[in-house]
Amino acid sequence: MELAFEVDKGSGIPLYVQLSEQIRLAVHRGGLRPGDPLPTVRALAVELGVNANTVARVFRELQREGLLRLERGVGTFVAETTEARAVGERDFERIQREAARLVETSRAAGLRARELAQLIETLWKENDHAHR
Amino acid sequence: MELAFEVDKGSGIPLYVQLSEQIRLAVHRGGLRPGDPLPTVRALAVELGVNANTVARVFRELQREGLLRLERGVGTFVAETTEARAVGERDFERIQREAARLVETSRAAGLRARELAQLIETLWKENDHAHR
Amino acid sequence: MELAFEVDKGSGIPLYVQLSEQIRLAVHRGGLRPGDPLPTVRALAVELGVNANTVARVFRELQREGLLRLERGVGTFVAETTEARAVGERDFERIQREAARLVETSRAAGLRARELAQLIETLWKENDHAHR
Amino acid sequence: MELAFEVDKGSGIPLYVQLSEQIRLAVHRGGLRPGDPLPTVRALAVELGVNANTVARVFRELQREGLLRLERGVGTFVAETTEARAVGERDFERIQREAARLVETSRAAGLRARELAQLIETLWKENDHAHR
DNA sequence: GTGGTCTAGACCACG
DNA sequence: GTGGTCTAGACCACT
Repeated sequence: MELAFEVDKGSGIPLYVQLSEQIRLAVHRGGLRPGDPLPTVRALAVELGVNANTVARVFRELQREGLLRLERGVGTFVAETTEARAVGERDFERIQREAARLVETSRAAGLRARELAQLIETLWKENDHAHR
Repeated sequence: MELAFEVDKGSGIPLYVQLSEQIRLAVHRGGLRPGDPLPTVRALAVELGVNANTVARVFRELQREGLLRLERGVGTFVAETTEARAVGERDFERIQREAARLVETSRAAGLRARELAQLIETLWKENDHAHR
Repeated sequence: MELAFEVDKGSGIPLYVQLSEQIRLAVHRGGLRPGDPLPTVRALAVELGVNANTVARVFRELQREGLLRLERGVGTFVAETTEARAVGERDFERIQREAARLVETSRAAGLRARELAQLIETLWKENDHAHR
Repeated sequence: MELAFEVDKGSGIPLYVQLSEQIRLAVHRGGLRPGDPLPTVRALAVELGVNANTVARVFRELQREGLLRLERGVGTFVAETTEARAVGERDFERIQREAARLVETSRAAGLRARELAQLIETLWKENDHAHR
């Protein structure tokens, strides 16, 4: 798996939310490991077709969260802290396999991406309520 | 399962996007069937703790999508068109079962809801690119 | 020419505005002459697929304008006053011929009804400004 | 001819309907060409004496129709799609000439703008019914 | 009492 | 400085 961030202007969801969640996921997923470098702000901005300020904002925010480490004049890296890599690899691989199957099934049934994501969130909440 | 829409004011995702996706899902999921009435604009606004304009905006947009039918002085209903109920029930039930299992697994592994939703969207895109 | 009022829910223009303008025009056009009876409120409401209150409101308003005469227990009629029939017949027929031709031309060119009406209003205003 | 949008607060027709039809017409008329910038939301709101939300609503709707392109942080432009500029220039000029003449005739005869517009719509419908 | 339009104004996302 | 979201609240159209 390679790192290809992608952003959907027009989904109504703020660009910086989309990007920051994708980076966060990439770290937990293992595509980005502690110490790994991220693309430069400018490069990523160009790749996404987005203003550099927006990317910079995301980096700054993820630094405050402890997920990234910004080094002036050097670059941006995944932090070597507990924030990074919170989910066990074995668990994550299983989740990913299940999720991939679910995506296939849903596509075949004619569902759209955002609807499946919404279903996940809704079920999560229902599950939540049940557990209390 | 009953119909309980819910909105998260701190997620960064616009309220109207959250609500509109939940309604869209409820229709495709079968919780709302063609002809069914929705809560009134004002009632739903109160239930969600949101301004009536925001709810009205969602209803208006979903009407233009053909999913809802708004009758002034009467109320709001799920449209009796092809837009409503696009996904087969049997398919949907299977998807829902798989999704529920995935939610359980993910919770156990310490993932958060938005991360799982993001994983779904990311896998969807990768799947997308693979199919081209 | 016969009298067939028609109303477009969903055009965004209030029903009572649509209906009242159509009646006003029918009078000036000669389809409705002083003394002529109008349909009953209920009949017209059914014909238009509209609530009777809405039709009644229009009748009341046009009475205040002096265009209609309402007789309790009898019916509604075009008034025999100066309001009714303000435009000369000969002029009106010419206008109508020109307008009919314009409609044909516009349809052929792919314009839509509301756009042509809007063009009329816009040109009217420009003409207005020029005459001052 | 320059672009001067104008809105009538006492006509009973919703402001956003008036404005949106004027923009639609301006595009089809050629006064606004694909790629052309529109005034900013706030500027147009001031010019029309209307709230900025109302203008923004119109822009948003015309974007979803494919007529405009809204760029956050940049501005609003006529889209470069098939929606924009649907009517041939030659046809349109002829229509415009005929319409201008009709306006002159009608003014002279004592008709009012909205009545002529209503006549157009009525004839359109009759023509419509005849063609079926 | 339903949905709809409009306003004034605060605050946000983006370039 | 651009467009966007949201609010509180007034008033309107329609059943």
